[in-house]
Amino acid sequence: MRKTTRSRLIEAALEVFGERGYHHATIQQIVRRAGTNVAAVNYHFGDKAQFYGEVVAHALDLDRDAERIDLGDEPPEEQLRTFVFWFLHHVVGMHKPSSSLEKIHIQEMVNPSPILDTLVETFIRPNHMKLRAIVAGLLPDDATEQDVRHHCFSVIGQCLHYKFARPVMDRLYDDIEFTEDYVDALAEHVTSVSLAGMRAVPRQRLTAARSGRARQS
Amino acid sequence: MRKTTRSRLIEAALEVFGERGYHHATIQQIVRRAGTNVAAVNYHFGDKAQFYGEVVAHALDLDRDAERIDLGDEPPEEQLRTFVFWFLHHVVGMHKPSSSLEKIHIQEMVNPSPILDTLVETFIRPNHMKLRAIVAGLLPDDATEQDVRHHCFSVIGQCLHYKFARPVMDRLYDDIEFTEDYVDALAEHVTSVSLAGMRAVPRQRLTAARSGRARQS
DNA sequence: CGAGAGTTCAAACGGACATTTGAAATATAA
DNA sequence: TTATATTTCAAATGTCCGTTTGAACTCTCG
Repeated sequence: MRKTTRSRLIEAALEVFGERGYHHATIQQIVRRAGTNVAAVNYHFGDKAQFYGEVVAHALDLDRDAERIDLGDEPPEEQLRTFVFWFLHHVVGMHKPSSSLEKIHIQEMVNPSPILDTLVETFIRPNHMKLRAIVAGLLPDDATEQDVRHHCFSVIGQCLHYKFARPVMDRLYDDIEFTEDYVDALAEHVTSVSLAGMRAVPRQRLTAARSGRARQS
Repeated sequence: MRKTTRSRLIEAALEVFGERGYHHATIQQIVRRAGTNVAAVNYHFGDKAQFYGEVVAHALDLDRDAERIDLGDEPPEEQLRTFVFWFLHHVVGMHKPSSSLEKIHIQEMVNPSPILDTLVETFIRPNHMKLRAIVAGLLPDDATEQDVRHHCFSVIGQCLHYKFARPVMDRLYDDIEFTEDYVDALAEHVTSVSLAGMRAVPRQRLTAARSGRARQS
């Protein structure tokens, strides 16, 4: 049986919203790709916002069924490596068609829509907590909450940069190609920097974090 | 003497384009803030695209006259620290009104307009080269071109994350406040992770590094 | 079959926005 | 002052969207 208009709409919207983001995606583009017309969206989903909501919900469902990263009981260093490889490949890698949710995740970071709240709770926070556990295992026992957070953000920040800064990177260097091997190398680099950074955290904190460096005037 | 309509337009546009980005900024918003009407933009600048071009050019001019970071002849560790503090404060700090250009820089990374080319050449590449020099001084002499780039990207990526991911961070943790002191602490963290990461690069590379050199000689 | 619900479609509507227009206001020059 | 050029303004125009409408089409079931 031919797929329903509704499901074709959702699939097309997943792609288009992932590529252009909620605001820049037009209903025209979606229905063209789905082989139907604009009124179908209104009929099936009400309006654009509700449509987007259902599309994201569907993507979250797909993700729930998809393969989970298995960190196993490896030493935390290896767990971090696994996590970074997984994250980088899903974020900047184009080899996987399964990353529609990641694309929407990125789009939502860039210009948030009301859906970001549920996206954080359902998708981002669980992944963040997984990373937190790994990082906490790598830091000294007496590491502060701030330390844990900041090292998490360092890991994620390094990875996401290869997504966000690509327009700039392509202009800075004309020989960058994001082959699968290159993404592997990037992942190894990020892992190594992050591990070194965490090992550098002193075990004994005698003084509260010093700060207040002279600011450039 | 009263400021000219033209200069009031440029100043207002600098703010609005910085806040909303080229696409989301409307001429209405700009002229309202400048205290004039929509036709003035067309009269003085032709259309929105040319207008934006002149606004960015003006911002670049302002920046050229603004204070430069002076890295002096400190040891490279301190130079990196200075650079990171400067970058983080200008990117995520709200205390400086002078960061309109940084705001536009960020906006252009998110959704590039044709102006990004000149922005990279005039603003981003010089700063990147400054960072490159510092990083190169911190890495072993036989570090590869890839190493230098990736460590630069690690530094910048960690910093920019606190800009891009803020909508998410605010939802993950409700107690984050970007006070000046907190940005100081972040800068210290990023510096420490980056330094540790670079020190971890092995001096002896047995495998020859293949692939490209920087485009810029 | 054939009535009614469910579904699709082309066309129209209305709002937001960039852009244009033509006239009024203001400055400049003679 | 008068004449000419420059600058400002309110209103109109055209385009792109999201949304609505009403009619046609299809499917189900008595």
